[in-house]
Amino acid sequence: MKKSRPRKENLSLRLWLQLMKCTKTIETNIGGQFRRFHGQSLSRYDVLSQLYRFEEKWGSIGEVADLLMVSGRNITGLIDRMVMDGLVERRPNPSDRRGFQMRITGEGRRIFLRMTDDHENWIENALSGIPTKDKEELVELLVRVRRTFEAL
Amino acid sequence: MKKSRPRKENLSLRLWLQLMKCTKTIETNIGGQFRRFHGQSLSRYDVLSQLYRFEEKWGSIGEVADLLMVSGRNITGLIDRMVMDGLVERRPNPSDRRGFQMRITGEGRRIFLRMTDDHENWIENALSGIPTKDKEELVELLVRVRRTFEAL
DNA sequence: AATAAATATATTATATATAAGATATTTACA
DNA sequence: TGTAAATATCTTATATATAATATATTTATT
Repeated sequence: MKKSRPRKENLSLRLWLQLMKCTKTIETNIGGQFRRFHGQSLSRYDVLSQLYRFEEKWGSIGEVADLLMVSGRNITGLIDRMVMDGLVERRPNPSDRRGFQMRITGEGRRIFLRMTDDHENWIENALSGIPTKDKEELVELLVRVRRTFEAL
Repeated sequence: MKKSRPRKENLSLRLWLQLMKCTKTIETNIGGQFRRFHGQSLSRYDVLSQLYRFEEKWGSIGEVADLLMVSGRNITGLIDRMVMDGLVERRPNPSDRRGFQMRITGEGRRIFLRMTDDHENWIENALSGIPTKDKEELVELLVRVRRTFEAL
């Protein structure tokens, strides 16, 4: 005796599995292109994105980590390597001797902008076949689902 | 001068970022619960899911890897550890001396079923506030987006 | 002020993901 | 049949994610 087709009761589960499948597919694609064409990972791009928005300001590790979506909070090693590669600079926090601060370097900024340019084009091209209305609807539903989960 | 709100041109990008954000949120939640309550990772659950569907049949590494959504194709180490933990058994492929085959053990099956039970409940509860119609719509849109990407 | 609690980060250990390269074996083809 | 190409997997190296623990420092409390 076997199930022929996903049942209605499993709709939530199906939603979650499709969500994951969809994200992984795009993530593999975009992550791969970032690596091939820019030698950077999606996680690094995520860090650069947030630091870019800080402009000249220095941000604490925790402050920046809180904004990331790809990497978790424990980003010491990630930042270490990005500092070694000259994408990020780091200094002791002058007002709190427990912590550090970091900001994007000129080189990091240049790389980020190049990556962003490609990123936007890749996504725009890939999704050009989906009607605007559907995209808007999708965005709205996704935000709603996420908020529901965050509210737990 | 600052942007007040994401512009229309970036809708595809916004969609992709929201998709990732949403998935990461749920993934962190579910992955954390799997670790806390079952001592297993989401990747392992993914492997168990596929092997469970093979029932008694032995599947080659590649065959199974192709079905996974979380882990990539290179799962030697993951399987090694799962074998050591008694969740999976492995043997040389009798008809192709290059390869190996694996299948889920009774213990793996038991753990998988317990994890699945929790998994379904967690997701069902978390998403109980989203109307069925919206979920169905979301699933359909996600599948469409993924197919678009896979067609590249 | 002295001390307890909270905080920021680093450190360590382990698990996993990705790519490149090595190896054994099978398959396809001249 | 002999050999080149393809295949399945493993190995190695590196990057990253998660959790647990440690350390220094700050903040709050008495």
